[in-house]
Amino acid sequence: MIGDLNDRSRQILQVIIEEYIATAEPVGSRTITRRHGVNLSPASVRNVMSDLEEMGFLSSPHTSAGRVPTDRAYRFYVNTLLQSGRVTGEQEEQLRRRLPLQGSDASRILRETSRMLSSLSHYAGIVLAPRFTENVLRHLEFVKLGGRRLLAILVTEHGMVHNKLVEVQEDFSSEDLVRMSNYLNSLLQGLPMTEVRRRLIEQMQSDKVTYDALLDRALRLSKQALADTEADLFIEGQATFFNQPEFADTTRMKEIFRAFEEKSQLLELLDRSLDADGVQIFIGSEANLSPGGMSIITSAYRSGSRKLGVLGVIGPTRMVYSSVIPIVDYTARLVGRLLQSGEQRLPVVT
Amino acid sequence: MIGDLNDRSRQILQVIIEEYIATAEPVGSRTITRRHGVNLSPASVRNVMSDLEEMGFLSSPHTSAGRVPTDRAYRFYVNTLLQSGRVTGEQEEQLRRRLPLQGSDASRILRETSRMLSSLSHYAGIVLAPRFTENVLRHLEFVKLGGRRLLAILVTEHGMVHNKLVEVQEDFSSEDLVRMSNYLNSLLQGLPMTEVRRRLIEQMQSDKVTYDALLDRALRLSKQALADTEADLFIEGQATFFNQPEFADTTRMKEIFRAFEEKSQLLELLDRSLDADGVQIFIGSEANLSPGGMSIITSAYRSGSRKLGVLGVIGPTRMVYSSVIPIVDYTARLVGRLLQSGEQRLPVVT
DNA sequence: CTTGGCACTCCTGATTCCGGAGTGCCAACT
DNA sequence: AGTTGGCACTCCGGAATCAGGAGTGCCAAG
Repeated sequence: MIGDLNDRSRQILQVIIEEYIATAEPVGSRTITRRHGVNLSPASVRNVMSDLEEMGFLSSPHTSAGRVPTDRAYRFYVNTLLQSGRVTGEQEEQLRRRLPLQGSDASRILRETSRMLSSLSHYAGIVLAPRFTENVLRHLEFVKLGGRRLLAILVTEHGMVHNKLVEVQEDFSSEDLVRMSNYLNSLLQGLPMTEVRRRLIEQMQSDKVTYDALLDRALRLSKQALADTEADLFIEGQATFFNQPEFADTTRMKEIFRAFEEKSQLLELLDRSLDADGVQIFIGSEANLSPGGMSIITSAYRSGSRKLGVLGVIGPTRMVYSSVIPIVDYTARLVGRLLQSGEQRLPVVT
Repeated sequence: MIGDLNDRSRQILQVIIEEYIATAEPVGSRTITRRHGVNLSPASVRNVMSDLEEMGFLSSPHTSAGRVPTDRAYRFYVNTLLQSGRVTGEQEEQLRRRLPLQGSDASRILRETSRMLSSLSHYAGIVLAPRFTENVLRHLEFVKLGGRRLLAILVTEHGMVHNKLVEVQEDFSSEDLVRMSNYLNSLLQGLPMTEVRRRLIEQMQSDKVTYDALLDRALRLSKQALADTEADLFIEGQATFFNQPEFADTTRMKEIFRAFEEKSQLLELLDRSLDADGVQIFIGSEANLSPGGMSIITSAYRSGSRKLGVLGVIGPTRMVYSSVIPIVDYTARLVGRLLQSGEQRLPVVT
């Protein structure tokens, strides 16, 4: 049913969508005929538009306004009308230049990625940090702070660092802590987090531990330190929404920013698209976000075959899909490569 | 010159300010007379208001509107009219309940603090994390990631964790890393960061190191890992600005959010107020922020006598100073105590 | 099937108008 | 001398009105 549009209808639909994307104003039959490549009279165009509206691709804000594409139209557009392009040389160059690894921590890279996504797309950039639980443990250590407080530090494969404060009753000596660290690392290093948890519990019931109070303590503390952490979500460039005329109205704006501060809906959506391959596109109502009228383009970034996290761009439904899609795609690949253990070659310091 | 207001003028000024804070609308002579405690005719009030305008405490948007307090009026208000109150029991209870230390990392506490400041004040909360360079080093360690990459982890006294990725050419064994860590920690532990840097350089020229390539390498890597980090600034509750009628206009809103994303001006201001004692109040133009019309109330939080960072609230000039000041004050003290090494007593885990 | 013509709709921006709130000033009052 | 009621005046803001423009739908002719 969707495929049964003849060439002319497709062409006109495409023109309407692109025109609306460019101007944010309902487009009328006259505007279309003025466009190079369409040699029809306004009246003919009107007939086609009427059909398109019938089919649910267009809607008119009111009787005597032009037509506006529906979510369905955008969907058709990205599915069949749009041939996906490549990032420009300039975009590529910017990304390569401004996503430095050397001397930064992982979360800074991700925040910078979010900024880049925003500045290249002119919408807001979002990056979901690698899921802690999906990662492989590289290092676990307890550091004594003042008083009776320990800081548990966990490092995952890709350089994400998590830490937790733990209050303890007994005093640990430095030697105790070293011994605990050695024990735990030999036990857990290289395991995925889910496995780590299993191993901990298993080990707590083993004989070895029942005879060594310190090791038992170590296991209990580790278990505590593993308690799940907030998912890190970086959103940058929210202010770009102020440039979109469809969000000029204050109350909508307010809703959007509330949603961004809330984050939960976004997290859910991103989580879902972590499982998918390639670039995911959620158009308008498909995204199912509270303020509506927004589209999200995401892609998981991965190290080898393991999916790490999700990044993307969020903007108005009336988004320049043709340029955003390649940006998201390329950035996801690049970030994946950057985080991938020991593949990239970066300038070495002396 | 400022003190020479008679009682009646003061009273009327106070009423105007509080009325304007409550309603965001220019207040006229009639409104004032209706207020309990003012037994004057509108005409008399008008005379006083005229004087106050003359003195620069009031201004009128246009001829036939009421009067609006100037920055100077707010300044007078907070300096002499306002007797600073206490936080309410409820506010206190919320803070104590929702600023948990157990099982969180330090930056999460700070983000939560920012949220609390916002939710209690109904404006935006800001928290500047402890300056890395002002802190005492507790622990320094290198963790091997995949490939030729090391992760340097620094822990400061108050549980702030910083990490840096370092690309290296040579392969370090686990033993190498342990040896490096031991050496560095024995050398640097407990020193303030500024001192750490000095000691590193000093040590690099000592004999001991010239005969041990590994230690030399350790020092060089540490120096790199110390390269300054972005200051962490948490801002929460930006959406509260949408509730302020004076920011209803989209372009102002846009400027504000740009400024928040930019952060640099804010950082500068907060940095300045790190050196001051007690609660600092920057009213309107005093804050010298780009969008103008905003006030900032800050207080440094400290552990013992050492200042750690700054926190506060940012909102419209027309802010409910009487409630925000105690909130900021109390929160700063509480956070200081929470971060202070080994003082607080928290529920202990098993 | 396409197209020009035409009547009709409806938004938008400009203009006008009016009521309300407030001021400033003055003269009268205490 | 300070206070107050009265009064003319200003100015904002919302409601109402109006005209123009852009667009549509439909029809009849090409």
